[in-house]
Amino acid sequence: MRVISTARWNLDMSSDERRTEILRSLGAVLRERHASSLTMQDIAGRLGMTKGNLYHYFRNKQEILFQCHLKSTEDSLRLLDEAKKGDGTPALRLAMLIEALVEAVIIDPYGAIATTDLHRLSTPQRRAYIALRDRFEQGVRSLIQEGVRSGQFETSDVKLTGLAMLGAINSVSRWYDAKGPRKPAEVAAAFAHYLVRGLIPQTANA
Amino acid sequence: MRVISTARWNLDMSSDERRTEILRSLGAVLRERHASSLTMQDIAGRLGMTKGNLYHYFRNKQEILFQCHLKSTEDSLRLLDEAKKGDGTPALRLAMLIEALVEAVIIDPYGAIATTDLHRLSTPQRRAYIALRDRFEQGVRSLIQEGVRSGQFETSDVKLTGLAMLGAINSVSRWYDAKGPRKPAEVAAAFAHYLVRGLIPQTANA
DNA sequence: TATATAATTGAATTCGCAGTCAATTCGAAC
DNA sequence: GTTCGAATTGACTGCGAATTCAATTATATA
Repeated sequence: MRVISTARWNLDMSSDERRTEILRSLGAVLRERHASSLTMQDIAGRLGMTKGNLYHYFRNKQEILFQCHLKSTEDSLRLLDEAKKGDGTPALRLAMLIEALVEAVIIDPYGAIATTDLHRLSTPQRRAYIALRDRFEQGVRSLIQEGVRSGQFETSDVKLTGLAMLGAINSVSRWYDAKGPRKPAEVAAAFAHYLVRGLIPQTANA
Repeated sequence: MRVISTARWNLDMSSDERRTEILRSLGAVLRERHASSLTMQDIAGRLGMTKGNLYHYFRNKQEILFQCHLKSTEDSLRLLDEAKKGDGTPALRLAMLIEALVEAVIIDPYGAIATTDLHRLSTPQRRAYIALRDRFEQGVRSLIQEGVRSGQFETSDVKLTGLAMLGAINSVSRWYDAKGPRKPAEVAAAFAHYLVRGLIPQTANA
């Protein structure tokens, strides 16, 4: 019972690389089905393998989702790190981070699962994920804080501003359509511009 | 088999009012479980009734979700209407709209279901919902556009800016915790301030 | 080529949840 | 208090999807 698939199963891969491949493929599936309707069959079918074989690589579905949460957050942390270490004003570095995050959400939307489906994780898994996610969110805030200290940014509440920013970024996965007219970079640039500008103090105007 | 519940089943209600009550209760359930794991049992339990009884009020789960989509979008359209008819600058009216939307998301989070679970609707239902939602999103854009025309706002892309704004607003339902320190109005004000400011042209700065 | 280990399959099993339904209770009108 | 329709129950059915597993095939190594 081989499902029609866009199979592409590189044979020169270690077991670990295959695990990663499986996780990445979730993104592709998520572009079509919604996170909540993701089945093991979907995942397997997309990779040209059978359902049962997935259990050779992961204990169960929960484990797949958990790894997915971890990996996408690690990706985000990596981008955050670059933004922190980079040079340029906080505004420039924040803009770069937002662009990178938006592009990641579009190109590798497997992280989109993280915005839902938290309840499917076990308590320890959830804790582990939340710890990592908090580190990321704290990092974003500290980047904003940096701009506030330098006087380039102004905000009534760093935490809420950060949440608004990340909420906007993650929402892209819900409507972005690769067949639509907009290039990922376009979206990323527009978002970065708008979301950073919200932090810049007004010199004139009402 | 009566589930432990925070039941509160007002007896002086018409059948129609009960239907509405059921829909509203979804919001409460959604604060705990995530949309994708919403079961009929959850909904019934929360209201202190049994699963079977829900089918006295709605044909099936799909119908419940659909009505929920409609209702929350109609709520949003009502708020939009007020903002459009109100007086004051576009910035003021947009800020008021954002505040109202954020408070609605917090107090009545049953609309949160609309951000996921679109795939569960039938095609006609989905079409009907999307038409309504588009009307809402168009309205938000036209409010932004108004500010652009009057020179108070500036943005590279009205549509993308609107999407970012709404993405941020809807995301509140994913983290807001009534037991946390922040009052709904506080969150609403901070979001409105940040999200409107992103539209105001810079007179100085980099 | 022989052997061991990893990868893969497909059929069988289990499980949770949507939806059904016949039976019961409730409440209003007379 | 009798009657009737609406409201409610809880046990039951069916299905789709997760998970298991014994059997098979591929891959590497000696």
